Amino acid sequence: MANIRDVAQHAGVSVATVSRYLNNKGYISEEAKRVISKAIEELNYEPSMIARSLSTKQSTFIGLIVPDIVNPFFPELARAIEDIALAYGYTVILCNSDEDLEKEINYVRTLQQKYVAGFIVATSHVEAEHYTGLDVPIVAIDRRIHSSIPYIATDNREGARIGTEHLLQSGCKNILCMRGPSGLGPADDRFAGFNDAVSGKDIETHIIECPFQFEVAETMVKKVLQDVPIDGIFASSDVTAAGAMKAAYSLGMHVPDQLQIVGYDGTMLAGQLTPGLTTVAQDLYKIGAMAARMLIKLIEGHELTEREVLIPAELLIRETTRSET
Amino acid sequence: MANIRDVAQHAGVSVATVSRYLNNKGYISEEAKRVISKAIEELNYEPSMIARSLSTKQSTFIGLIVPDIVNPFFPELARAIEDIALAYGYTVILCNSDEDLEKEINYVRTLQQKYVAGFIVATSHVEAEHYTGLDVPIVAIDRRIHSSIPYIATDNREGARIGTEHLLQSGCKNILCMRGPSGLGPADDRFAGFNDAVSGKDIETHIIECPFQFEVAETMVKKVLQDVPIDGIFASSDVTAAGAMKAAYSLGMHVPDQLQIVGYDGTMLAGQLTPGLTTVAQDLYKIGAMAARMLIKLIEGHELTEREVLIPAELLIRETTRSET
DNA sequence: ATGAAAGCGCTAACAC
DNA sequence: GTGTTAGCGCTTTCAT
Repeated sequence: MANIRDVAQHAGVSVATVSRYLNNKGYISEEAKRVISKAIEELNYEPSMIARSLSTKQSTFIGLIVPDIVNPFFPELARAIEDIALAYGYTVILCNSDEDLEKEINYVRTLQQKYVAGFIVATSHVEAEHYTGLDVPIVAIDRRIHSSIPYIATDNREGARIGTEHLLQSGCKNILCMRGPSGLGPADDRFAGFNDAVSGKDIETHIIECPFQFEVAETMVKKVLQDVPIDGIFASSDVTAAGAMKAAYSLGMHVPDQLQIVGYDGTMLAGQLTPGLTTVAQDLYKIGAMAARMLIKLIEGHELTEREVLIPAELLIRETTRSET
Repeated sequence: MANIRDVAQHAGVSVATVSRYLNNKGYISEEAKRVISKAIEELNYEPSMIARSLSTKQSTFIGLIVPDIVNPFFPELARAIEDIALAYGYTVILCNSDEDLEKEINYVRTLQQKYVAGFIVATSHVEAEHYTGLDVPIVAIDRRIHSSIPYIATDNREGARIGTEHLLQSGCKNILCMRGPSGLGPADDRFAGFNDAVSGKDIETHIIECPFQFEVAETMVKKVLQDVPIDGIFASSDVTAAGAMKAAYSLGMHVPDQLQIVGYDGTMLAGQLTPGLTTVAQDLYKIGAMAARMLIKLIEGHELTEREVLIPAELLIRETTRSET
């Protein structure tokens, strides 16, 4: 493959001129432009990003650290990030941390060696020091890492409030709240939103703490449904809502006639269930896109206008609730 | 950040020795090892992969090109690839092609500039030349690109045959086959498998060609269900099977009592539907892992023992069929 | 067993 | 406006 020197030679100019041409920097005559562009064409020249990176100490790689890309929550985020990155000439490196601190640290180290320009991180370790000390920018999505790190996520508290409110308006009096793991930022926020909605109202509430796993959700809910009269469920995720639906089905409870369910996330799954799951949709794409834009701004040395942004959630009413609007 | 020269100086040796130490190449005294390792420790030195790449013209990046990571089919593949890559010291770059040739070519070019070591490609453009001419290794997954390019996928034909067979054994006599887009390798193979199973048998079959989209599947199936008596559906994907389930539901047809359904893929979705979807599961993780191993072998200059591998599919019997075993 | 030095392909002063 | 040249951090002959 041709290199910059070949191009220079072929065009009868110096490498510096070619470099200027490539980077649109400094003055350069029309004639030179013409002849260089021709040489590039003829030689089928592609500049080496590696060499450029070595020289500039910059790169166009963005490290994306997620717990597990298989979790339906992340692909859309990744997709958005990738789209924006592409538009700005960046390239995204996918890292699955499995919530494992060890792996995460390892990734950060490896990618630093490879000169990543920055990180987008969806994780939540208390060990924030591992990120705060980095010399490349970071932005956190979904979960807050540290006050010094820009953060972008759904307004989970408000989203959960809206979802719960919908259950209330649909006539539920005995509500089961399937809250997510306590200690996990978004899960806590959603639980707070649930409480915002029900507090002071004349309704029975039951709380269970349930990991974001289908089977676990199914068994836990089945048990509750057998023990207590429940006419509405607020699940903290679509996956757990799906588990609840299955539990109801196996108990012969009709959804939404006897039991109404609201999920959270707005993943594809929600729309593909039967009946269609009413859910509080996060604008995952927007979160990802914003995170990518923020990171790129940071990478390119700009200031951020806001270091913390909350994207509103949107209630998607489908068939697991009886909207009485 | 310290560089190799700092380490050399600190250790009182030359950079060449440090380099040898780093790469376990050439002779190096125990004493030197000791002193270098100490210096590395103290300086918190991390070798620059960029510089190394520039020098060796090799890299540890693997480009993964998929149509859309949001399609539930791909995350698991990506996950497996990433796991293996990590184990071998490689790093994966995520690229969404949207089946868009333009974008794909663009990616390949960009990544070449960045010195990717190889590509794993899940796509199917007839324009195979864009790949055959590359100077880095490639392996194709899911869809065949060109006879010269190693290929790894599920044995779709046999998988579809098994799935259809299950419908037959479960007593279906009027089967609807929702085949995928014709011309698409895996879709064609699955259709062939369906035919393998039904040909010569005394049953009615109806064929529709249906893209891998939920809504489209739902409407198409609904129409068919209203027009013709159907007691079994073989869908070419879980997503379309989910659409079929919804269609049945809206028509008040009970699954599996009046209508049995078999999906294909074995994605999470299948297990999270109610009732649980019987499906022909692809071992996506295995495909991804194998692809990654093959690519790395190729990158590292080894020969491949087989250039084409078909992974068997496995029937996952759940609740949308009445197994009469 | 180790060191000196010439690249790898590009950028960025600095000089002309 | 353009060219010269010294790096960027590492690998790798070739001496010693």
